[in-house]
Amino acid sequence: MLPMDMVFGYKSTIQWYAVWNLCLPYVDYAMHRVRLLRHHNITPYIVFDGGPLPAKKGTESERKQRRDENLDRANSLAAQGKHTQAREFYVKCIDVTPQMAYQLIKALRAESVPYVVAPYEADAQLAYLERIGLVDGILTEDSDLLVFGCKTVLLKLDAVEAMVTSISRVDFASLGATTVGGFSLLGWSDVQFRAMAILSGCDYLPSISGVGLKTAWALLKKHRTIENAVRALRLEGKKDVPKGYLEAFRLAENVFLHQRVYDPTQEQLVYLTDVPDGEDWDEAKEAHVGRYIEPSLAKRIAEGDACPITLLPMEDINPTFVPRALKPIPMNILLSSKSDAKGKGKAKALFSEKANSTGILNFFRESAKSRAAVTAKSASQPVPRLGTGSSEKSRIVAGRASGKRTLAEVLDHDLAAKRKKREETERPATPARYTPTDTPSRFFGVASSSTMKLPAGIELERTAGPSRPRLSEGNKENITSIDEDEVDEFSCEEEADPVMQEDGYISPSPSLSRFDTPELSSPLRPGTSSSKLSVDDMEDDGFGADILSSPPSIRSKPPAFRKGRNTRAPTPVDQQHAGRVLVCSTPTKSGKVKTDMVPGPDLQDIFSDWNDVGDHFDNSADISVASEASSHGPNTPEDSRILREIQVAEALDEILSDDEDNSELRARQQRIVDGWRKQYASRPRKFPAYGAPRRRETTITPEGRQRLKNSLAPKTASTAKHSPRQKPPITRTTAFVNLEGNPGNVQSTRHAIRVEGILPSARSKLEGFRYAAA
DNA sequence: TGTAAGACGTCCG
DNA sequence: CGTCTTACA
Repeated sequence: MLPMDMVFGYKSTIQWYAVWNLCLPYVDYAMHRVRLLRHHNITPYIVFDGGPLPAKKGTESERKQRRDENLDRANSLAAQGKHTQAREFYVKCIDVTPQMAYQLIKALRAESVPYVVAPYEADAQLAYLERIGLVDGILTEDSDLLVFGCKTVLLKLDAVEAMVTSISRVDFASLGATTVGGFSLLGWSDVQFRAMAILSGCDYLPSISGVGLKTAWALLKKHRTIENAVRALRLEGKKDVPKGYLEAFRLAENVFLHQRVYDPTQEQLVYLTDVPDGEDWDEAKEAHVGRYIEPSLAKRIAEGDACPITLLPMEDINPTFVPRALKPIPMNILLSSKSDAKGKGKAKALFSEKANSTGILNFFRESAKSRAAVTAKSASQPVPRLGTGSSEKSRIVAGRASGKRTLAEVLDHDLAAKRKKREETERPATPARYTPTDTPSRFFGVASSSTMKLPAGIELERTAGPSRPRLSEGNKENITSIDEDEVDEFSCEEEADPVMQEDGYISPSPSLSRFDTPELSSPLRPGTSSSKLSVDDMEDDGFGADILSSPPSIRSKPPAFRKGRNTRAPTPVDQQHAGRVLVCSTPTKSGKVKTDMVPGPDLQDIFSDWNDVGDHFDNSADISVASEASSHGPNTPEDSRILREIQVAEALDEILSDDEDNSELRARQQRIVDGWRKQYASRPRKFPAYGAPRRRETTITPEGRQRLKNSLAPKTASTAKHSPRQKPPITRTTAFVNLEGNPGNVQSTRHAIRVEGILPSARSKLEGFRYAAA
């Protein structure tokens, strides 16, 4: 159904969610999305943040300080018995460690999901992966990716509204051409674009006071180069340009350009973009882009076997958590009325049995009941939202096996364990002292200790590192996620096997019993099966800095390995129920929705569209402006690097099954959706200032423009019935460049994509997209 | 008009 | 972290 495998880079940002859910559920959370993506034959390529980058030191020490403060406040509040208030500050001081991320890595391995731990920043790593063609695009919540030169960036996969905002450089020109408000990037080189981003403030360089995105944009537009812009600023004298700003700017620029990343094909560190031969390269620059790490260690870091911060062997803080490779059971069961589970393991068998006996559609209802029952025992209210709960009843049940505890208590305990662990492992000679929040993790974008120096090679500045996990505490994570009721209900014989979550949710990544050998697979190693891919293959136009415009020549022919062991073959059930994603209508400027919509390309084609349009948009009337900009634009080297365009934003529409049998469920889901809409989407919708978004109706392939092949695609009965009942797609303005919290002014649109032909239960899967571990 | 700073929500299948 | 609001220049 969806024959092509797509690989999307996915920056793992568990962030607070890991804390919120405590411990291992965050693994399930992430795997949930992974499974969902894979269900749509999109292979997520998870990218983790790695070690600290000196360039971010300012930002990170700031964050660390905030965390310290929050910990202090939390402790003092807790000491006063004000646990509710203390909780809020505990949350703010929690750090996600590489060791926690490693738990997710274990799950990824078990399901053969490609991943890589960036030596330094995931952003740069993602950009590199896309650049060399290991991924086709990037799903992220971060917008810095564009500055790194990513071509296809998907933001805000919003499953609740079933929307996704896509920003790709393919859209730049068309956006610029039509933008009202004078915010056009038409004709901009990526050098300028990057300069604008840095000038307006980024992680590596704070902005000149009083200079935001708009000013930066205006300056760059007028003066073209950063030197000119800064000179003009200084001349004007209204803004205080710090001394040495230009030098600092160059360093920051280097981080975007030449940051060290890991090349999975070469199994070594490389520069995101090669440093030009002529450029003098001193120690300061070297430190800024991240130091070289010898290949064997770099590989171990990339694969999760070594901590990217300490460079020591990765500590498994929870050895009993052993994710098992699963066929996509929950998905399949939910999608079909008969189980497709033919794997091994009791949990699975039980699951299937249950699914068969009570019906798939009842499963969630049953779970919901269980959950309600469990919750009711300890709290008379629904689980409160974190950080806002002030009621004394605002308790979060952490689990029953170890007694119900509040979040604050668990966090407290967790912190204590962390502290203890750190003290254990800290060598007396180590100069730095570590507080519990001093964990210099840069995973998931969390700050690291400012006292840490970046180790060069294997030389370690510090030795704080993994310690032997203590079983009692190591197990806690699992224990807290066990619910005995659920275990009983499902007749799980292995009580220690935490298949069930507290809410009755069956973990997609159930732990194994100790005697069950997990199937562990290595992370993706493309080099072994793909033809040689090296940086040498990439375009070098002498302006290596301009990664934005490197042609997707490699990408258009994805390496063969992607079809291999890293991508599971679609099961019959998958194929039967594979989501058909269709482009829905385009809102007009007046907010009306065309009703004569034609089904657009399915997800696959949209994605391939995104991939290829950059080189073939000349055939598309929609982006003829872009075409012009690119093919007939100025001929200076810089201008030839025009950010050609941004891909038209796409979005998912509601997934509504028309299955007669599911009308009740559908209605229920509709109510849920409406509720969400009311709660989260009630703001007035603004349409993009630059006019009615255009809808791409064609699939553009390397061969050129295609017919609307998907509109002619065979329709299932349910698909055919769909068209009349589409919801108006929601369009809203969306920040595009968002550097350091400055709301971007560039707008993008959201188009609607309908996902048809899958059961409503699958829709809930889609909802997991929103905060995808990206 | 734009920037800076602060509050708030994210998740809850 | 992103978004939104508000105050301030």
